[in-house]
This record gives sequence, C-alpha cells and structure tokens, in this order.
Amino acid sequence: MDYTPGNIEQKWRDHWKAEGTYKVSNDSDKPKYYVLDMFPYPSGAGLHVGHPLGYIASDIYARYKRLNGFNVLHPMGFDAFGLPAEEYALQTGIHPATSTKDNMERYREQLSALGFSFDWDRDLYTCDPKYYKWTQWIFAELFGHYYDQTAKKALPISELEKIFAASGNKQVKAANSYKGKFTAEEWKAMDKVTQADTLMAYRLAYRKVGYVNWCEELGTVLANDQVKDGISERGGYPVVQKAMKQWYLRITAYADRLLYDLDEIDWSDSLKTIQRNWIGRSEGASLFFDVKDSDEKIEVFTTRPDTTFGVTYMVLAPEHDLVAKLTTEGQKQKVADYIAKVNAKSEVERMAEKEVTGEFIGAYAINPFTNTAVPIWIGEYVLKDYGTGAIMAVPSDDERDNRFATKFGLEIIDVVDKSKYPSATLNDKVGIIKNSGFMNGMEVPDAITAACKKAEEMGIGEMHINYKLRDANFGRQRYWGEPFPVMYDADGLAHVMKVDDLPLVLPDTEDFKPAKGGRSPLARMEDWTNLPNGMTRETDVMPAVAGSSWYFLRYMDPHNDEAFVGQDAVNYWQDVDLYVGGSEHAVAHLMYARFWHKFLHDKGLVPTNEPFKKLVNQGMIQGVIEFIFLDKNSPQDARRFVSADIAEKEADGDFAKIPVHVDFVSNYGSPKSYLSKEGIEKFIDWRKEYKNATFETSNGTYQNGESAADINMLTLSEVGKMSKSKFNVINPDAVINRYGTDCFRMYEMFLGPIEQAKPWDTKGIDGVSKFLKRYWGLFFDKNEKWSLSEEAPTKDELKILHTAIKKVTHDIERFSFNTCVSAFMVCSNDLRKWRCNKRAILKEMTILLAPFAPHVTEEIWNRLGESGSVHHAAYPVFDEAHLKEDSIEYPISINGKKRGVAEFSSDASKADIEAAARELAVVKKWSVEDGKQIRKIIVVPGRMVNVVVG
RNA sequence: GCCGAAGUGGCGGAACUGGUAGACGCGCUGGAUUCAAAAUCCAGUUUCCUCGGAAGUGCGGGUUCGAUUCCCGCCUUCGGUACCA
Repeated sequence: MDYTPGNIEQKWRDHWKAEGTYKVSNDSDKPKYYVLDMFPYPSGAGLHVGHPLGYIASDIYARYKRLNGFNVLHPMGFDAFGLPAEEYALQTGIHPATSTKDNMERYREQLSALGFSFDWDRDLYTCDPKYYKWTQWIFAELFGHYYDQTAKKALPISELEKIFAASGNKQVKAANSYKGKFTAEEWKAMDKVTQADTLMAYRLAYRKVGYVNWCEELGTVLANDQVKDGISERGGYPVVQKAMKQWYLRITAYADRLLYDLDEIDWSDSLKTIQRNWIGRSEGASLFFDVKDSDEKIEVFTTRPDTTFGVTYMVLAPEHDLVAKLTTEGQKQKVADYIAKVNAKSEVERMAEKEVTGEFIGAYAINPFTNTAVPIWIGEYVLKDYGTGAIMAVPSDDERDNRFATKFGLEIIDVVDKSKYPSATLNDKVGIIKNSGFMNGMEVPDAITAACKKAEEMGIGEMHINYKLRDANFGRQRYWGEPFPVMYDADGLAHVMKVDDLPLVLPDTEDFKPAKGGRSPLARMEDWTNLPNGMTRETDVMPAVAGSSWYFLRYMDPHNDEAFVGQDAVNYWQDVDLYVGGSEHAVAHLMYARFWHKFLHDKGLVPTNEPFKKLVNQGMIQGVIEFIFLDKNSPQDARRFVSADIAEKEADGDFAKIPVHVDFVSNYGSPKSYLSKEGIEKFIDWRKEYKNATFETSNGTYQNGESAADINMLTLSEVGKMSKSKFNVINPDAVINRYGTDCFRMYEMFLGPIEQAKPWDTKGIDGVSKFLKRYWGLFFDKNEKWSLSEEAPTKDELKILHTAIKKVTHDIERFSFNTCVSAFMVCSNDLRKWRCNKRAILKEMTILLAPFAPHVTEEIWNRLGESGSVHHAAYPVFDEAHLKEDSIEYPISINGKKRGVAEFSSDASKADIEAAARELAVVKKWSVEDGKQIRKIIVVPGRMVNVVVG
C-alpha cells in the first residue's frame, strides 16, 4: 500500500481536534514544561516558509517532552495590535479590527495545516479587550509605583508620598528624573500640581517632554527600531526630531537587574552580549563645571575624570537647555544658523555626515582642577539623549575630541604618557598621568579613583554609573493600540482608572486614519474623550510592545476575568522553560518583557525573577530576489532592459536593478535563473509601463512579442529577507500539497542548524520524501500488504534501534534537529537492509519519530492496534547494553595518518592492544620495512591507535 | 570603527569534551526493471597522479603522538550597531 499523506494527515488532525489530544490542564501530577513560540503578527501576506522553522522546532521539543511524561504547555496566539496592522488596514481600506480578524483566521488555518500540537483553547490575541484589560491594568500599576534603589524593588507611590511628607526627598534613593532636593516642609508647601509633577518624576510610568522620532506622513511617533536611515521603516517617509509630551516607562530603574540577571538564564552568549551592550553600563564620574560670569553649571558624565587637566573646551548638544541661556550676543546669529543647519538635515544626512562640525557659543566654563577658562562649543557629535548631553573635551586622549580640536584650532594638552604601552590607541585607558598636578605619575586606573575622590572633596562631582539604556517612549499618536487607562482633571493631572472600570475599550470609528500635526485619531472623538465629570481621556495609545510584554503569563490562565493570571496557575507554570523566536527581537521585546516580569515579581504576583529560562534563536529562512537590469539612459517610451550577463559586460553602463516576481523566473534560485519568453511576457503583464520595452539577451532580443522561442534572459539572484515587498515570498501550501505536512516539517529541520540563516530551496526535499516512504514501506510486504512479525528482535536489530534512540534523544536535547533527521534515515536504511518488520523494533521507532512526523506515525500506531495516541505513548528507553560489541575496529594511524584498521576485543587492555599493534603488517610496513623504528604507540581505548615512527 | 557569528566536496551540511574529515541528503555517473518514460532498486562519487601513494576543512604560523576543533596574526562573508563621552 502506497504512502499517501493527503489521505492520512487531515484525518488525524480532525481526530486530534475532536479528541482534544493536545489540551493541557493546569491540574496535573506530572512535572510541568512550558514551550513557547514568539507569537506572530498576522500580516496580510499570510504565512511563508520562513515562519514555521521555529514553530516546527519548538513543536518537536514540546512533543518530545510530552512523551517523556511532562505536562507540556504549548500555546499560540497573535500579536495583533500595532503599527503594521494599522498600515495594512490603511492600504486596504478595511477597518483594522476586520482585517486583523481575517488575517488571524488565515494564520490559524495555515498553522493548523502544519500539525502543531498547540492547545488552541488557550489562544489569545492582544487586541481582545478581555486581554488588554490586563495590559491596561499593568500600565496603571506601573503608574502607581516607584523604584526604590535600597530595597531594589518597586514600591507603591503612596509609600513615597509618606516619606516626602516625613523627610523630603534628601534621604530617598529611588530611580527618578527629578532635579533638586526638597525638605518635608517644602513638600507640604507645594501646591497640588507641583506635588503631582514631583511624584510623576518618580513613577515607573510617567509623562515627560522628550524628543521623539516624528513622522509627519504617518502622523505618529516611531520607535528607534522603526526608523531606518532617517526614514520610516514602513512607507519610507522622512522622520524628524520633535519635542512632545509623551508617556514613558522607567525601564532604566531596572538596568542593573536586567544586566546582572542575565547570568542566571540559559541564553546564548551572543544574545546576552547584545543585551549587555544595549544596557551599556559604564562607570565614571559626574562633574559640574562652573560657567564664567554666570550662575549656571554644566553637568557632564565622563569615564575619564583622570584627564580633567587636559580639558581645553566643552561641547554641548545643539539641543541642550543651556545653549540659549549661555550664547553671547555676538555669537547668537552663528549659533542659530548652526542649529538651523543641524535641524534642517534629515537624520540620514546627519548620520552620513563624516565632517566635523560645531560652533562656539561665546561663553566659557571653568575647569575645576586648573581654574582656567575653556570655551564652550556646540556640536552635533554630542548626543542630547546620552549622558547629560554635554561633554568635557580632552583632545589629547579622545579621538573625536582630537578631530574636533584639530579642525577648529583648539588647544591640546597632553596628559597621559603612553610610552609604556606602545600598542595602545588614543582611546585606551592606560598610561601614566602627567601635566596633572596631584595625579602626576599615577597609572590611569589609580588616577580615576583619585580624581573622583578629589571631585567629591571639592563638592563638584561624584562617582557615577551611566547607562546607554533609555526610558521607553510608550505613547503612539495612533488608533490601533490599547487606549491608556488615564484621565486628566481640570488641572491637567493624570488619574489612572481602577481595575473594575477596565477594560477601557478602544472606541469604534471609521475615522482611524492618522492626523497631521501630532493629533491622535482618538482626539477627534469628542464623545469619548470628554467625560461627564469634566475629565478628559488620554488620546494616545500604547505601542505594539505593550501587549507582547506579558502574553506568556496569560497563556497560563487565559480565561481568567479576575486577574491577569491566577496565582494557582502562575505558581504551577512558573516561567517559560523554552522560548523560541527570531533574533530580530533580541533587544526590544525581550528587554521589555523581562522588565514587566520583574515588576510583577516585585509585586509578588509572579514567583520567578526572569520570564524565559532558555532561549533559542532560529535563523531566518531567506528568499532569493531576482533582478533584471534597466538601462537608466534609455528613453521613457522605449526602455531597454538587459540580462544579467550583458549588464556585467557593460561595466560602464548605468543600470538600475529591477526586481522580478519570482513566479516568472525559470530555474528560480539557481545561478542560471532566467526569464523565458513566457516569463518576459508575464513581467510585462505585471509591469504594464514596460510593455514597449526591449529585452536584450545574449541569444537575441525581445520586443513587442517578437523574439526567438528559446530566448534566455539571465537574472541576477541575490539572497535576502523574504518579504512581500521583494516579491520573493514562498508560501508553504504548494510544498505541503505535493509532499505532505510531515515531509515539509522534516525537510525544514533537515536544511541545517536551526539557528543558522539559510536561503529557501526545495532541492533536497526528495530525500526526506523517500525516507518517509521507506519508513512506511517497512510495515508492508512485496505485495503491499500489511505485514508485521511478532518475533523477538536480533542483536543487530536492537543495536540499530538503540543507536537511533541515543542519537535522536541527544540531538533533540541540543536542538540539533538536522542530525536527528539523518539519524532516522540511517536507522531506516539499516532496518531495510535487514528486512526487519518486527513489531518490537518498529513500534519503538514509531514513537521516536512521532515528534517529527506526527501524522504518519499516528496512522501507523493505529494500524499497529495500539490504544490511544502515539503522542501520549511512553518514550523509548535507551539501553547501552545493546550497543556493546565483542570487538571494536580500531583505525591504525602512523604519525597521525590513517594507514589501516585492526579489530581488537572490546575488553582488551591498552597494553594488549599496543603489543598486538606492533605485530600488524601495516605497522611493520611503515616502520622496519621503511627503515624506521617505532618510537611510541598511543592507544585511546575504544577510539584509535597511533604509532609514532621515525 | 566596534560587537557577534561563520568560512569543510558540484550543492545543503556531518564530525560528541583534540582522536578514522566529508555522516545523511541532493546532484551526477553506471547498472537493473520497463516497449519507453516516470517511479523504484543496486553500485560508484573530495582532488591529483605513475594505482602505490600524495595533497586536502579561507590564508600564514604555533602547540600536540595527533588539529575542522586549541593559541597567535591575516583575509573574506553574513548579522547587529554606531560620533555612546
């Protein structure tokens, strides 16, 4: 009987659904295991072959754990709010709620077709009010807390109010953005608004004015990672810096814990390094410089306080608050011109700017160690958001300062003698301090300590730890997101809504398009915004990252209306044991999720300090993008296209690379990919503006339907991200229809290591398909009749089986699924050779294979007459005894080069083997017969023998 | 520039903690079956020559009885990031 996946697979998927095979209970005696995929954003393009890679891997692992007696939580849901959803809705003219719902349906269908063992009863989506009720609640809780640096945890803001009333803020060690100190009396004397503003500077969710990436075209603020090269990632519109009052989350309060707790989780070193660099902790000093003839002080952060004697000028960011105050009359025009020049530049130009620019503002600061006056400049190389937005410049010991000083002819005082460290570069923190008064003769690290001590004594600074990490901008002037559960009273003070009043449902409207000039779409809905009690609602919405920062907790208890997650549920499931997803989320999502989790942990609502115990990043499956070349100088009404080989020959030609839809290309993905005559016609039909174009190839030219039949327009193939906009999306449906889901799953695993990026290519899929047919064939005789032997297995058969059990188990544990597939192939090839059809062997092999090919193994399990599902069977037990051999074949190496093999008893001693090896013909041949002597024999038991001759 | 990852047959890739380099699969070659083809099955397949060897895991060194694996110095590719004080 032939193996026909089409008949088997749907049948079993229906069966599993009806039986609730993958339903998981929170009430179990089994140990728990939580396997999670990063939930997808349901885009309009549907699922492509890249999506399932990680899902297949995690599904195999989940099934493997289930077979090993774990109660496995393996859920799936959708990240359905956010900018892309709204963009898609804008493109199609369909309401975001409708399009998102349709897309989710499509994704659910496609995911179901892949045979994943998700418990769909726990399905969630972030735009569901039942879900975002709790997103809003967590936000409200963040608003209601501050971070106490002594307790190293979040505490209710009411505690802080008590402290302020009792002793002001002088003793308080808390994460804050408040400038200055006040006493209890001063606190009590403050009016309501000032008190509220003060508390705001301590809250974990707070409002402040900040510079944001403003995109006028999209009418919204964009996150840094939504901006690429100064233009918006979606749409490619210009982005400018704009000051706006926004909601922020004080993630910096958790910087140290986010950094140090990386040590306790099982993530790859490279990913931990990325997070460490993002947090960017640096130790140094915060120093205050007096300004000559002014009461103002300039605060700088420096990692090199030891070089303070070398400070010959200061640089402020052009946007720094003091610029306006300190610029002298004579310099005003020049400074204004410079700032205008910087602001007028798009981000892309500013980044491309390699030239050193700056302007003197006319004022001077006093170097506190030398008491000399140094000029104050502004320069775009000083960033407003990093450190204090101001630097002390040490041109002798900092490369950028050096370039700046050289360009503008500023003084350079050499303060570090690096002659002892000839390989050190200008920026390296080594050397002996000179020209620096009390620090002269000290090594750099000692001088840093001495400088900090001195600054503290003088009252002009102190040791300071600075982070690159910045607080998260949390507001979007958008429609498709969670509304903030915030109302403003007549004084403009923010009040958060109580849990019983949540969710605050996103009001329905057809007018969801972004508004120009910074107004949120919700601001137009006055009925909703203006409340009967005179309060007004916040009209910004939350960013997409809100919903994804805690969804992993909701799966534990998805239908709970009383809490974001029940305490019983979270105490049972604890945390995610295995999290699988793409490395593009290495920073933003994983950082915010860790932050929220830690906050909830501080509140005693989750038992664990970290959400994701182990993390595996799957590599991206790339697509091949195919191009032809357009001659830019050809006239508009007679465009000239040339094939890739011609473009290469005409190296001086001026060509634009035009992407071609991969559906038109013959030999897609190979170096010989080309457009046939039919392909060119499809291209013209797709891009009608080119219908009069000529297509030049090395075997003739196509124009207006005329060309040789065998015309061969070579295309240029480039590997890149699979994306709708690059016309190279490959949908899995065709492959699944032809080969079946089990084959598709195994083939994706067989492609290579899971964490490695690789281009999609179906070249090798026949090999996997053959394997499944042969596995199936093991159960049938020559006449294609079911034929199974009940005989006891032989030693050799048991060895084949247990070799596979050992290899597959070991490789699943280390996420090496490609080698698992080859182990299965080896096993089935061997069993076939022995014509083994014994139940005792094949039953165990079927269980072993079940996580990889869930459908065909279930069918076989059923035909074997076994009860229940193969996916609830007991995992095969490995027995080392079956692998034991009486004798072992040793490679015999002469001077490290293999020259032959010899068999020795498996319990022969080292000395026995050495003695026997001396007598081997092959050894004699390479020693005495070659005029050489045996110097030494190395025997590694069970491994090899190496004879050293000379 | 910095950080991270990786360079192995015609191709995707194996090789556990330094121990037979090229598992497994694709492709290719030859054969069987067939009127023929597809499918299937069997055998071969790193390169080079004098058929006994020689060379060989990006390049150049080193450590070792033995290196794809460890160390030093380069080159290339991919990913991330950027005037980060």
